[in-house]
Amino acid sequence: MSDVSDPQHPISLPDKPALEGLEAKWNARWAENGTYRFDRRRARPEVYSIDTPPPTVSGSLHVGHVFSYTHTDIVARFHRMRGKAVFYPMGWDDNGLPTERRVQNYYGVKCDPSLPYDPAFEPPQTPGKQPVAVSRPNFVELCLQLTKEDEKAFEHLWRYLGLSVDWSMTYATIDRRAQRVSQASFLRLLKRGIAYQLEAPTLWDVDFRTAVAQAELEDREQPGAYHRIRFRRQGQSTAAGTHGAVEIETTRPELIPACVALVAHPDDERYRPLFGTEVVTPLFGAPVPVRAHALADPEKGTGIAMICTFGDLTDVTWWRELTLPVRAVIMPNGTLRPVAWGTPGWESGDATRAQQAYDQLAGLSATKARMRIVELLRESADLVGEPKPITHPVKFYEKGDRPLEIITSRQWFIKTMAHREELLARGREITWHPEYMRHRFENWVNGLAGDWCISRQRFFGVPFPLWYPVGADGVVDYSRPLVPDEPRLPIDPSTDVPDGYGQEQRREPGGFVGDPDVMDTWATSSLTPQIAGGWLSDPDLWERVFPMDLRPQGHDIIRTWLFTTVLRSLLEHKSLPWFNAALSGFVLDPDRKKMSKSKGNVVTPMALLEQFGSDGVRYWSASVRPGGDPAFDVNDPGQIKVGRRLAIKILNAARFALLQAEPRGPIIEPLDRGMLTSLSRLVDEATAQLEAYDYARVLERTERFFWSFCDDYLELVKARRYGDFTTEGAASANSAMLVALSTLLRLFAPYLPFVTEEVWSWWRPGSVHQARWPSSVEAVEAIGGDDAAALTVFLQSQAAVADVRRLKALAKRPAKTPIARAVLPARFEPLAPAARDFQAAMHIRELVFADVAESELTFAEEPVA
RNA sequence: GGGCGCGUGGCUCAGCGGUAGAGCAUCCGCUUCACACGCGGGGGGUCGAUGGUUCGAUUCCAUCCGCGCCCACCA
Repeated sequence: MSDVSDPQHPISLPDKPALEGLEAKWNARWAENGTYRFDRRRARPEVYSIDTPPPTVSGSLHVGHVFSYTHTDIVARFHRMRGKAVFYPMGWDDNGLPTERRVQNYYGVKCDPSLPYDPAFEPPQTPGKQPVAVSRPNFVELCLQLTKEDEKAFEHLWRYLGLSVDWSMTYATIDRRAQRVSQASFLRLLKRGIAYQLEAPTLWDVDFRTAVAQAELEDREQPGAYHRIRFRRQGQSTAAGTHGAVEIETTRPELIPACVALVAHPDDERYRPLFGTEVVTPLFGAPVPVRAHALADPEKGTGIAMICTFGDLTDVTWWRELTLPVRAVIMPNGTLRPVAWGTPGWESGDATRAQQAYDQLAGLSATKARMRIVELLRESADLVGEPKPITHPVKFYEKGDRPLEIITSRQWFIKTMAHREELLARGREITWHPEYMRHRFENWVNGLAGDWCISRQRFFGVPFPLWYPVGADGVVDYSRPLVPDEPRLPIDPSTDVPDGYGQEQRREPGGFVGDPDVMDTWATSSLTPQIAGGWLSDPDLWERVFPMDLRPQGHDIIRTWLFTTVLRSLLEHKSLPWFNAALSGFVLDPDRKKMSKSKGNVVTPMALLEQFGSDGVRYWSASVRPGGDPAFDVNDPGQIKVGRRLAIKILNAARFALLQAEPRGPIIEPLDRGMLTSLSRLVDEATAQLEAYDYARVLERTERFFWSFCDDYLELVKARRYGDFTTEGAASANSAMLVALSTLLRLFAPYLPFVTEEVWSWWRPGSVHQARWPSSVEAVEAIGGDDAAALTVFLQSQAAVADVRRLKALAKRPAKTPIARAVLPARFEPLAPAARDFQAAMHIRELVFADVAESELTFAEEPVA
């Protein structure tokens, strides 16, 4: 084994090995030596490529990051040791709303896109109460400035944790490369008619004043109330009493002015006579038809609902399928817009009264308008009974604070509905880890309600690379966008000028305007394989890494990141983006609640790493099975401490093995051969399981072997290796120990990169992380074949050791108490070839196997000779 | 309402057809020449409930209960 006896590399051991300082020491060395550099000369079959999740840099770091990124790193390190060139870049997700919000608070500014760029702008020293308005380019500069700082902190953490990333390949979702990819892909989709714009009702956040996508919704339980409202039949006056009136129930009475119809189920006998007739809205006297639609649920409320433009997504469906008019009242900022009743579209039987009522609502937020209109309805006796308080789920933008509204606006979409079947088929081609996560993906695809809205009315994002011509009449013609040539990308239409125009023609009749919007952050993040892999910019690299091998990510973003990446790759390349998707869970607090800043239960990882060592923290991460959601208690970081102890044990066991590593020679002793046979079987198992991404099991098995290696095997061979018997026996023990140590270090290397590298450096050249992954062939070579007989010797020795220790402890004898005579049951007899080691380790003078049920020990009173 | 996962000793979890496992915690013992950041040992579980398949079930199937997550056109 040239592997374990390299005369060129002398053993050098520290007197008192310790974990402290290993992170700094080895990170510096790895950076210097380019240990994790991607070898881009290797062809695709020899490459293992990873589509790293770019963390949101404006968010705070917590143990969940450390947890899931460790899993990916273990896989990366395994494949690197298997001989692959590992493509493992890091990305930063810095565009988007979270960064905008952080910049606003950090610098005390707000973006006003109407302002011109001020090259001399400096943010206030300390943020004032009133935010300073800045131009969009200035705002973007501040975003870039702050994310640079955040990215430094992230990189420091990742390095400290020991991620084997090639830092020369880092990208950011706002950098030029990402913008170019994102814009080019969009333009190609536009050309093919897959990206399109539409004036349509869209989910809208009134605080951020932007459209949001279905994937960004979440339901939150909110207090509300059912209001029973009376609609009179057409032709009846207010004074005509209640006969023939229709009662509906609504949680949003403030939308009565936006009501365009009532709807009931076609088979509902109660309302059947009304279909085709008209009723009038209370307060506003607007005539609205009563219609039939299968979505109306006779069980809900009174069985008949009012359709408003727009109260919820069902309204949109009804509005579209029943071809109803629009009567929108909610403005982008969430308040009710001014309306002139009696004008076209706002017909009323009593325009004066309608105006009087409406004027009390105009300008109010939806919530305030609701309170006011309830009073008005009560006064006009159109409210039946009192509102009944309820709690019901309301749709929110996941980052928003107020319920979403639905607002009609011009937005860009990417077609998804047309590709549902193919997406499902592609999803089945991906290997999911764990397998059951595929259901989440299919669930989502099956539940898609509409095409993907990708435009956002925000500032820090990738702009749409489009301008629109302005007609001689000053009207913008959105139907004929001006498109830049691909080589010009990336462009910012707010500063760049379309070909054939001059800057002075901006916003002028006969000139142009830039598209003011930016793309949804997922519209760029869905292209991370293309961005990282050099699509468009580095075809040579692209050939070597795409489709990628692995997408690791959290299961909470299957519907966003995973789904959109599959979609974009399908649309762009008719290909899967990667072959494997590994979904890691997230860390829960001790009460099994998801960690989040708002709950205040976030644990920051740096202190943990410093206190217990990166290897200890990585051990905890790796011990959770794929997809699992571990609970973590900072006050009782059990598994981290266990990991730290394991790392320390590795230091000490290695020191023991190397302390007196001579003489060396053929591995002839059955005990040694049995131990190595056992180890070689572990290696086969570990390799297969890591190929299947089952890192947790491999760690558990390796660790179990290692502890018994230390506690049983090393104890058993101690006397022999110190030369108490023959030179050949000592040589056999030493050589076996070194083979085992070399193998174990490499098995542990993906999990505990620092301690294994440290120990490797005591006696082996190069980095353990570039060493080849152990194979059973190695161990088998060292002993000339799988030795099943020796394995039995080894296993029976271990069992007998446990038995004798138990009896000695029960007899309350100190461990060193000699045993004059030990009678062991015959089942232990197979250990006989190792009897000398066994007797020495257990201090047994006379060993007998007999037909007894239990071992019998006779203790000697005098100490061992 | 649909889907998925999980329910194993005080805690965190592994096992998944053949007499219950680990670590932590707890208790007892040991200054054993690699390690007291250590070593050895003990106690502690009718494996959520009920049926079924089987010679045999914690392990397979069905139903139910509890917890969690994802999804859904909840007026």
